[in-house]
Amino acid sequence: MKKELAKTYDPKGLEERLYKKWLDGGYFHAEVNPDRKPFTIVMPPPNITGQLHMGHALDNTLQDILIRWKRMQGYEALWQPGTDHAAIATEVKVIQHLKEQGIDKDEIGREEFLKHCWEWRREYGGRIVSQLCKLGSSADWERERFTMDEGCSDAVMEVFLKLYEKGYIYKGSRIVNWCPKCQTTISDAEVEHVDQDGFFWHINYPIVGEEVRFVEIATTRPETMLGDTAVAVNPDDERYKDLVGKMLELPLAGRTIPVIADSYVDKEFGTGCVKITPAHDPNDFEVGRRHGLEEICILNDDATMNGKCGKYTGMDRYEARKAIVKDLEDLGLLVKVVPHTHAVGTHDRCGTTVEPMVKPQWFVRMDELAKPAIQAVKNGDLTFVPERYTKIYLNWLENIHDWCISRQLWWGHRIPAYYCDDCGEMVVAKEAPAVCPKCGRTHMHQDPDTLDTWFSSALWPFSTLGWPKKTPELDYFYPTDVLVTGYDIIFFWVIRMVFSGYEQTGKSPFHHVLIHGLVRDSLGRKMSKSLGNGIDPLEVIDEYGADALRLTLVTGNAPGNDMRFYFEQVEASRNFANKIWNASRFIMMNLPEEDIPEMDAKDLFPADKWILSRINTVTREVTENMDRYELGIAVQKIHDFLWDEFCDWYIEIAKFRLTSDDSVRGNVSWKAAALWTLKTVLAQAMKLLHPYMPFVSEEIYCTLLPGEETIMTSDWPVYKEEWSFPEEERQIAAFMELVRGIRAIRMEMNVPAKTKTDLFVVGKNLEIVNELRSLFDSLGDSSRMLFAKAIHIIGSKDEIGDESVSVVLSDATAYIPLDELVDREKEIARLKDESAKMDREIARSSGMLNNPNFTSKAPAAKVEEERAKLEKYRATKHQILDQLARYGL
RNA sequence: GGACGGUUAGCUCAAUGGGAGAGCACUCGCUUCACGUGUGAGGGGUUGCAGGUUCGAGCCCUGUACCGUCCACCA
Repeated sequence: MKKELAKTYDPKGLEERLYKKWLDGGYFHAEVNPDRKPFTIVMPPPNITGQLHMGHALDNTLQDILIRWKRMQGYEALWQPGTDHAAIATEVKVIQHLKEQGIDKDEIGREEFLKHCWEWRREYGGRIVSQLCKLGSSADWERERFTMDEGCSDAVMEVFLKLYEKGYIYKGSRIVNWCPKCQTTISDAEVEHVDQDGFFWHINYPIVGEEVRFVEIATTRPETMLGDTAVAVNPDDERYKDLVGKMLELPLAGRTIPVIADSYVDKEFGTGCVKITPAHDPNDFEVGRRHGLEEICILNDDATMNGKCGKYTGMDRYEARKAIVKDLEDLGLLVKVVPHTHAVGTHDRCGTTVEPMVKPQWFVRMDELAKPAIQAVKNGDLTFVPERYTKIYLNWLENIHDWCISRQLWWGHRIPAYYCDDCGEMVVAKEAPAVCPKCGRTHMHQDPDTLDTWFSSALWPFSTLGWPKKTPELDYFYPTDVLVTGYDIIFFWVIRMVFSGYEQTGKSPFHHVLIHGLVRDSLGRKMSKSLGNGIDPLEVIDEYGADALRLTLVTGNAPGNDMRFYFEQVEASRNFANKIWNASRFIMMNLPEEDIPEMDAKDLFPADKWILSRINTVTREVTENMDRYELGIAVQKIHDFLWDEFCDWYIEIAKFRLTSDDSVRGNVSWKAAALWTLKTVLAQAMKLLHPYMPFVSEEIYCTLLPGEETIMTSDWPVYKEEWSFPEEERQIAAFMELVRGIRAIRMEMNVPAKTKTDLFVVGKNLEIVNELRSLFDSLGDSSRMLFAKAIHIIGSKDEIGDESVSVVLSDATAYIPLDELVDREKEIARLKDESAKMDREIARSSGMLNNPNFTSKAPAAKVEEERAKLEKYRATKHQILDQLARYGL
């Protein structure tokens, strides 16, 4: 039974209905299936605090395109979804939430707080998932996971214990990045260096036992001097050689500190003397450890000065800075203050200036783990698209520091370390030990810290598939194929997944990493909450449809590049959906109730063969582009084919036959051939379009082919040799050239559309005349497109009156009697213009061909091509002159 | 201080070394029976600058300017 599309394209109702149909049909679900090859993508798990933003929309659109495409290609395509507990992000949100109800985190305690977190997750954790559905994401929701569900938590424990036993995880007092606002450590990846205007304070430290000599140091952080335990100079610095080993008076602190020599000091920078504060500067920390210096912590966790700071105790670090500078000035020890811009580490979440502190924390030793991850890209097991991101990946890995994984948060995976209250013994184990293995007493308590949220995400590609259990899924779907993510989280996530994958499974967790850029606003600014320039994808979907949004996000941008978001672009995308909607509706209106018989391509008429040949080529090219992840180029080709070739030309040409009486050539019906071609090409084009615009393509496809359940499981088209018709492509190209030529002339002459003329087409020779006659014959009544009263295909221009307008084609010239077109002078001017243009072309072309270097060195085909062009120019020129002669010129 | 990306039409961006393109915007037409969310015809560019390689350069090489991004322990 023939079906019809709704009169108007309404994405809203359509998309909701189709998504439900897909879910009900179970098309998103993948199973272990030995008969097919697997194709796997793990979805970067969005935070449970998340609201869908343009970054998610882009990221998930790209993944959905790939997964839908591979599914159609016959792979068992698994898109593994899930959400991330997002330790700090969620904890902050829940604290805020509780605060609004007058509840304080610390008052209710850990257990109670975690209950609220889980409650919060139940309440809001699914929100982003439902938003991803609106986008059309065909993820296997039956397999949805959560980083803190039982399986993922088991994986975390397993990895922690394994790495601990191997000595790769250790607890130690090291310098860490401390966020005084969030009250937790953060990893290097979470520190953002921001240039800030500050000062260089030059301070004199008196030398013990010398009245007049000082050591002048320069610092950007004078308040940390209370924690100084040395001053360092470069061992090769002649200026200070005699100072090494001397003691200095540390002003305001009432202590003395030594001068030491360390090559870390740059002779050229500042004064060449550096105050060393091991407890509050990463470099100083290293220097301090090398020289066995004391680490004096002078700050509380909230960045106020602690009890070791005398009169400054209790002051905020910046308050103390002012006070100390003032006091130094009063003592006459402040030499000068020089403005200085420097990069300050800030917490990427809250923007607070990070305080380096020495704290006992848990770390992952990176040196050994990094090795296979580095090797992976060097031997090609792992590739980045675009390739340039390999360098960024490598650069980070080659300079990696140990990863601080403990966080002073409650929401997350708690570190499985237990301490004996009585003897201090530490036990790392899956379960809490009942008794202390050392002293035998029973007062054990668990480490209060939790793990960095990225510790669990690092395991995502295999933990979601069942690891550490040996599941059939893990065996079949792992390693995954492509990871799609933004360049901004290569450090946080991609790297950690890779080294974790190698360490735990011996394999790279994925073969390719497809990197995309940021979606910016129309002014090129990052979308951000504070700027208020964010565009809500859901609102865009609501107004224009998910298909339009998706098309917008992949059109016209290359992998890895940022893009700007324009509503004009969304509108254009929506218009495209509307265009194909109406074209399809037109085709379906013309289809008969009964089925059209299958046809053999070789029995078709030239125009049919042409469009078949074109979609055949487009199919091949699109597939090649997609193989190279050039999704923007691929969709551009589909778009152009559908709009410019199929709608603007083929449908228009096919109309000649649809609207006239049927006729049979050989054993093929005119109309049936057109209808079969329309239907076949449209169906195939919808398949190509489906990964990009799943909803509209599904609706059209299933309406066009009422027997088909869904386009989702249809076969991805492949190139067919028997659909290649170069000869017909050439013929239709000539026809199009003729139509365009006539339109242009009529426009130039201001001929009203109503005015029809005679049209004479003169072939160069008999063979061409016959070919043209047969072509025009096969097209049906093409006079409408040519604005013709009658079309005469003839062998000689003698039959035409002298005064006429011509359109010159490769093998023929078309003439329109001038008297029907009004303006003689205008036509002469036009011919002269054309003639001059030909002269230029002939000069250019013959210039090239007269260059012996060109003819001898350029490829033969190129030279031949140029010769053919020149020949055509000359013929055209000749005909123009001929025409001018008819006007007596 | 390193590394990377960009510089092409008014705007946003494309273009395996072989006559510079698209979308939007602009100009001038069209109530053509699928679509005005449409359709036809146009205008508009010394491809940042300077060299080089090549028969031939937007594309390759060198240098340079500007914009942007990432990394980095010059206190």
